[in-house]
Amino acid sequence: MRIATWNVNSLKARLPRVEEWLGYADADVLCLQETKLADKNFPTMAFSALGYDSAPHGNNQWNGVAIVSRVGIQGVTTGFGADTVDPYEGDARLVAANCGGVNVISVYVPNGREVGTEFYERKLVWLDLLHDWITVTYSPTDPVVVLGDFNVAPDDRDVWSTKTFEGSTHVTEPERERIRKLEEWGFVDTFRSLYPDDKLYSYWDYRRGDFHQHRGMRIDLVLATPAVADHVTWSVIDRNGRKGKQPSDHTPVIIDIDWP
DNA sequence: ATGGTAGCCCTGCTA
Repeated sequence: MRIATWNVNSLKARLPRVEEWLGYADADVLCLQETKLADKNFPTMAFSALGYDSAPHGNNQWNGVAIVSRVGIQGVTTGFGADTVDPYEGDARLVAANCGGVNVISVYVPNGREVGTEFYERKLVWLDLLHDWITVTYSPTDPVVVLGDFNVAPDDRDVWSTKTFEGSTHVTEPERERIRKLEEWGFVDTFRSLYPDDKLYSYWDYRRGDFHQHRGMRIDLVLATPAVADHVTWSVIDRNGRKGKQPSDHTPVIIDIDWP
């Protein structure tokens, strides 16, 4: 089974690229972030024409997530549930479903803007709530994959220049601590686990020609519990998603699992 | 050089 994640920075603007990508990437499950579409505008028909069922979660022209799957989508849920006060209430940043026996969670973690702002503080709370929601919803022995745009580079290997990002969001210790807490519960960073030394990125700022200068960050993560991670046969960051005309500023991250 | 680009609609704000 092939599972992927891609922050598309507007699915409306990126649909031709996503269709093209599905045509060659052969993904069974694709998690999307920054769809920037209300559910009523989600291109369900375009995906069903390619053989995929859709589970979109979007409120308006901002943020928005989705799962599309050709191995089934069952038990779709959105957000942290009615009993939780989401510090980014009104945004659409989490959708979960069971796809072919794997519990898949597509997340778009808040950016946080600047360290010291309320947006940054709320990002940390959001990450705490993600941890809490996962730990009450699943067991570490379940097959679970939480994947998407985490807006956190887990450690210094994951940024092109530590000096450039010093004091910025995405690299602060409190943010990284939240990722480690997810790993302590049971998640494996599947890409890093396979490639301990690779300085490869999933996001490049549109400005300054950052992509072509290899000035990026690895902030799009595929975290899997051992029930899944132990079956990973291959993982890649597909740089093709960032090449050519009208690319997103993120590129897809993929895992293959040997799955029954 | 505190720059630069892309996408949203609100030609400013968010990333």
